[in-house]
Amino acid sequence: MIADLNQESGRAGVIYREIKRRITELVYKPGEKISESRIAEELGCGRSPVRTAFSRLQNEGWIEISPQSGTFVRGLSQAEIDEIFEARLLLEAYLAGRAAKRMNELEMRRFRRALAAYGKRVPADRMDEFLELDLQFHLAIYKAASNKPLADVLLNLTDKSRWIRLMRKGSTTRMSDALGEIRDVLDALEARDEKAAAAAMHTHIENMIRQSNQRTQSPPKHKGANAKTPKNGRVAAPTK
Amino acid sequence: MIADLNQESGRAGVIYREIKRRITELVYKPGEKISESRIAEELGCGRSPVRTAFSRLQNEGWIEISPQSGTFVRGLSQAEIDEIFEARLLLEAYLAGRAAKRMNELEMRRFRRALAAYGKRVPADRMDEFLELDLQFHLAIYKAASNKPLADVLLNLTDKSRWIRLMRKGSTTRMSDALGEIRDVLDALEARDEKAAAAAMHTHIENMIRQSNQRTQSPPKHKGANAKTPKNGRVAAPTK
DNA sequence: CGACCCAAACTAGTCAACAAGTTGTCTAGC
DNA sequence: GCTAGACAACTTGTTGACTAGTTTGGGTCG
Repeated sequence: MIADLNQESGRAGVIYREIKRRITELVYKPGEKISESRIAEELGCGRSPVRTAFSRLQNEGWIEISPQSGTFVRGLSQAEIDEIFEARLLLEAYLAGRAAKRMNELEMRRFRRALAAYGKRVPADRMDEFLELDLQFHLAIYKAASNKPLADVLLNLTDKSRWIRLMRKGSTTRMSDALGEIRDVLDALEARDEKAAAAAMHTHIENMIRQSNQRTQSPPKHKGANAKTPKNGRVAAPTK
Repeated sequence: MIADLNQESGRAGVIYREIKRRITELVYKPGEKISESRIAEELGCGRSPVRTAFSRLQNEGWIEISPQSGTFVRGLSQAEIDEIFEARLLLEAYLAGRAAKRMNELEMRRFRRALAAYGKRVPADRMDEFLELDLQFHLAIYKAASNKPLADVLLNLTDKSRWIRLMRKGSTTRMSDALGEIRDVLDALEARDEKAAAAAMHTHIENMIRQSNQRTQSPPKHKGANAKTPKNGRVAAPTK
């Protein structure tokens, strides 16, 4: 029920996903003008389904519709990107904590097994595969935390994050660090340790943000599952 | 820019606000079937603007559209209500903390003055007026915190909260308590005390939830601006 | 009397044509 | 050469007709 929003059936749903795919994969670039009629013709349908899809894409902040003028792919200012990351930091950590009390054993074992398939590092040829696993892990946490309003906004924010990563052509060299961080989160989940799960996830997102902002000069932090309790505020203090 | 979503111009925007008003004021009751064509006829327009409005209302969780069958006003299960309140608890407290560092002096003075107009208690004949002030105060905090993704979801959640209050015909006897709590929040904002603001808002929302759940047998808690630092988790421990 | 079936009414989805507005270009005039 | 104005192309907004599917109520058969 949580992630069903994307599964909207019908022609309009298909078109929504296709346009969103083209935006997130930079087929349509930020600032580019896209037209209802052109896309309708391209996809072989009338303007109505395209309009429906546009309306939803606008609600979700992917495009901007200027009446009688045109529809444009939105770009994100640095301030907006900061807001997205700040929101993820808060929500991911919170939901991870909630999930610690609720995720079922079977699912946790599934991720434990999937993570075991990687050694200490993520091979270069399996990075896309790992990114997909990472995404699935986050989605599983949203589902387990069972808070639809928060999960919905996070689904949008993860899509935006992926978009940002692609736009910045971010290097994927951080994968192996992320692998360890995810294992920390899973450790905490398995231990049913709410605070540790939130703290580990906070660290994971924080490092993701740091890499996205390309401040690679400062090495990523790493905390074990026994890390300090998370501050409610911004940035967890370094462990030592 | 933040609250502009409701100001969408054009016929579709007007219709959106009208239908939403009818839902939140219980003209259309949960479970009731509403039809595009009937509303279009009623409001003297074609089905398209109504469709646009419906689409958005569905995205925001007010209605449910069943293809080729009908459109129904959504009801909220107790689980969904709990999720909404949980989300508000997290987000309101967080944004209040952020606002403590950012809200401008002028706005704070404006609310200080407006609150001073009330004494120790809210007169029975000014309850609606006070509810509006309370709403404006929350909106000002969202704006000051300047995080659009979080503010957007909170705007929806406050609407839902008001809806819930109306559906439960909740008594408004708590107004005077709320008055004190809001003053605590404002105190913390003026002191630029992030943690105190978050804690005071947390208490405010928590008491609002308690009243909405009609567990009126346990007296509402009250903490001053010097309250303990907020836990990241669920419910702040009683002061003593 | 009850269960089943079928048809009529109603629903949202789609489409093509039209309306209203904006934008960019091209030309006439200075 | 440059500016002002009109025009043409293109945009989304709106409309009503049509489609495909569901629901519902009445009628018939067992």
